[in-house]
Amino acid sequence: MKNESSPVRNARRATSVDVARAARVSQATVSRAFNAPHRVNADKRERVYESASHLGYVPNAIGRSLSLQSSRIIAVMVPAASEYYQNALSALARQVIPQDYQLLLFESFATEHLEVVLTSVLRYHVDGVIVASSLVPVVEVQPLVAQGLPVLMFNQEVGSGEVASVSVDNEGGMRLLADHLIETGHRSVCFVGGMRSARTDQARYRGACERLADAGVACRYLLAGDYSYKSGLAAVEGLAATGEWPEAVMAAGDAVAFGVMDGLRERGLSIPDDISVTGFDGLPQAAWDSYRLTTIEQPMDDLARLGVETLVDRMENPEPTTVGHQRLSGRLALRDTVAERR
Amino acid sequence: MKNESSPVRNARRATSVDVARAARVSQATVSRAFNAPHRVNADKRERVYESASHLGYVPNAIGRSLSLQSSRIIAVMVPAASEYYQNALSALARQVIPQDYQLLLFESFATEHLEVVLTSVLRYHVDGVIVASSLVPVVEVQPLVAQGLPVLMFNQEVGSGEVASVSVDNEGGMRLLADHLIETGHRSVCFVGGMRSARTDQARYRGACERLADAGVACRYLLAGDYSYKSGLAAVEGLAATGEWPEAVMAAGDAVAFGVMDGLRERGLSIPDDISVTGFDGLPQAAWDSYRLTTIEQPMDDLARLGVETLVDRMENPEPTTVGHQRLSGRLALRDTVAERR
DNA sequence: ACAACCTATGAAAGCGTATTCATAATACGG
DNA sequence: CCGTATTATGAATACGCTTTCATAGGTTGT
Repeated sequence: MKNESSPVRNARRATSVDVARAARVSQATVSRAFNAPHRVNADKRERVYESASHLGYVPNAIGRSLSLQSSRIIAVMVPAASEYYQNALSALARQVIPQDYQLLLFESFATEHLEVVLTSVLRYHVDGVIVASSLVPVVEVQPLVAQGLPVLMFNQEVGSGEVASVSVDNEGGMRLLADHLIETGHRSVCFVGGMRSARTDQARYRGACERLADAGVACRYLLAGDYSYKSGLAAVEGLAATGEWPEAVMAAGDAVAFGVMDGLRERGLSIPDDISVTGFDGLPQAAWDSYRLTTIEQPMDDLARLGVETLVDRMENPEPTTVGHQRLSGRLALRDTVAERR
Repeated sequence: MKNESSPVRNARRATSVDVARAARVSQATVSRAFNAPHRVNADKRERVYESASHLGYVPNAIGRSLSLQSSRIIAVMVPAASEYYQNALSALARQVIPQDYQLLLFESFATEHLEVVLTSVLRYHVDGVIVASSLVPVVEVQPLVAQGLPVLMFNQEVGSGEVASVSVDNEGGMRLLADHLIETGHRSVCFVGGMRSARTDQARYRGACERLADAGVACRYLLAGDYSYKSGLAAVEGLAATGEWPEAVMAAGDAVAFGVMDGLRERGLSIPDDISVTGFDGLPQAAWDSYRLTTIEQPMDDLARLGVETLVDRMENPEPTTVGHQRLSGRLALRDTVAERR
């Protein structure tokens, strides 16, 4: 019983023509047997299936793509190293399965190579493209749009137009956090941003400032440099250099917040007793007991689902239904890094 | 100046035939101009390039694949949620670029669907497959091997045969950690495993046991359930239930170790003063100040490079040079979670 | 000056599939 | 029982590309 139904080893992969010959039907019938079974007689259909499984035949998606002028592949451009985007990628991958598409991966880590990457995307004749990054400006992807490729910007707002986009409500989320800090009586805040060029950064800062200003709470801006733990850690230096600690630090992202927390603790400060800290994103680690970070949780699965659905809609319909940017609210996760100041 | 070199919008993508017509040469010459420039006269070549860029022509990889019988695509199967495999995926993606291959993503999160996933892989006629998982047994990928597809198991040892594999030296790494615990005078250890079915788990436990037994150190085995933070946290319950704490906990993976650390701290125990903890993998968080975990760092980039090179070698050469399993040593990262017991 | 060789190029075939078009066979209505 | 509508099927074609094969033109050697 050790002999599985394994077909001849190393032989050329079986094609529909091989199956046709074995089943004594035409190649067209084989194709129909797989794509429109009801359009072929039961007996022949069975013969086809039998020959197919005997030969280990699996339809060739490449031939299919060429013929159909559609590859059922979606290109996804993500920065390599970011925790957030790794999670996003996972979520996207899961959402794409039920729609019967596959993801072709492109690293967009170096913006300098972007041109090369875009050409590569074009080469593979994907049906659509997901750009998961808040650093790639929308004009950069014009070459794709110009070729009639549906594009989705994930985690970046686009001011309408031909490019679809989904993101969490950055401004609104930050407002929630700011309100919380105000309610708990904080009188001075430092916002630690990631990168100035990131669109999300601007929106988050805006959201924070707006509410804090209304409440008459001082809000400084400190640039960490990027969205990493390391930057957060280093930002504490900058914070210390100013001579006086704020009552709360609002980090532009969870990873930065973790760094800030560890940096503050290293200097003997207690969180939240001495300083409150908030994050943004809702990374898994935010729920870990060492941090228990109060933050905004991005509805990653919903974002991914909405994004994929929007993109697929644009791919399959000449006149897509959804337009403009789609924004989902984040959830305020109240944990243990914000104290009452009375 | 707002008019970029954008070709006609929404029109059918230009093909080599279009370029040929525009440049007044044959389609074959266009193909040669791109793939073997020296085989076509300078003047015509220039004409081709000019027409191509004017029409926004990018060679169609699908047509190319069909003709060449090679897609220059590598399928990679990864479990969605694991931090470790997300990092592995990043590393693989980076290593694949210089070889001019692309990664097609397949989620192997549910082993039940494996059959479906494999068929899907087969369908796309990829040139090779990377299975990044220690849970997928090698016999499961036989269908791929049977079709003559080069397969690489990433992070799993395969007992030679047609399937290539690379992994860190699990047993050796764990021996390093065990030796370190012995040298620092620990007299009782509890190994917290992830999943019994994971091949890596067995090797790691073996490595630990072996050395500890030689040194006469007691070593218990406790099963966490999987390789997550949550499992580590929960494992502390099991640990507590036994009535007495071991002097050291060796976790089968960093994520588990983080959970264990947080669980122990929650019970008022101090690390490493009361209990030492070790991990395995070298996740980024292991270097974070809240953990500073003594662990084995997997040489992720080297593993990815070696893996990709091995796979590419098998894809491009009928008689591949490398055989059997390839094992790389991990680096012992000594941090602050192991104390001297004197 | 002529044979022997290169080089550049185009025509055509082939890669695996889906689909149109034509045809044969069957069912149906009166 | 005949004409029409319907269904099942195969032959042929298109998808975009690479590559072989044939050929025309040019170069070299004697």
